Amino acid sequence: MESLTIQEAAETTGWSARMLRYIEASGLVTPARSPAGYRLYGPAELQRLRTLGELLERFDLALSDVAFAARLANSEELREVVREWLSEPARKPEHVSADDWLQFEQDKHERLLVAAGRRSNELELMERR
Amino acid sequence: MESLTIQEAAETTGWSARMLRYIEASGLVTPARSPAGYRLYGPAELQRLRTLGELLERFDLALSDVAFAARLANSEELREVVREWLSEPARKPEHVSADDWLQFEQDKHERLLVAAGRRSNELELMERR
DNA sequence: TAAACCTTGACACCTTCGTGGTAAGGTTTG
DNA sequence: CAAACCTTACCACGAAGGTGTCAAGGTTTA
Repeated sequence: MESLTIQEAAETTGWSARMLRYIEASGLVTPARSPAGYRLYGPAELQRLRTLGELLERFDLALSDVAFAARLANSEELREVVREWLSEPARKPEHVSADDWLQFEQDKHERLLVAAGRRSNELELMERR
Repeated sequence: MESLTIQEAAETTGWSARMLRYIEASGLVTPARSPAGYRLYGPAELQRLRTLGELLERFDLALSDVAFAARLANSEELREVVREWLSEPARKPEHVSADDWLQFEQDKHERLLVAAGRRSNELELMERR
């Protein structure tokens, strides 16, 4: 009784077995496997599955949103580039011309993006944990 | 020449005018408006539009991903709940039983979600700055 | 060994995202 | 005033996300 099979997990979490496989494919909840390859859902996975549903409903999120959040959490680089993009264009400092400032902002973005590109193939499917 | 009209902005950023409206509807780049309601793209908006394309391509992101990131950035509450969900189930402390610990974890999640629910209608469309 | 599970893979379907187009009408400008 | 913009509001359509179901085959258990 340490861990549940996929059908049992489906019953106690409210997700369908199909969706449990889909959620796993999305990288959000990855159960252990028995020697024969059967999925084994432990208390931690069951807990995450239950709260996942509430999370999506309360905030009207998609699974892909949470998957993206996981990607953000796992990649300092992605986090940094996105944060950089989101930051409102900094107020133009007084001592530089508008053109220089714009050029600076552009360079800053490009440095980040270029650095990101060099490593982007390493991203791949993130392994949870 | 302080700001560009939508068509001019489209030409210099590579996005179509249609997409500029879509991006605005997504809450990602919101240009100012002329008295008659015409969109006016300034240097800051143009810059964001240009780098947005690179960001999406380099990291294979969707616009909805960035929109979600903006939501995260604007809501301490959402950020906290998602972070909480993503955190691997904390190691069970030695001095409590497994059942108690599980109950604690569950309560913790539910407190956050309930608190979130009470305020979820205020979220609405976020206004960028 | 037969029932009742499990696995992966594929087909099907609906919804949402992303994108273009077009229509009806207001604004700017030569 | 007419050309060339702009606005919002639609219709359309392919791609991707989300979900059910079924098939072919392996595992567990009574």
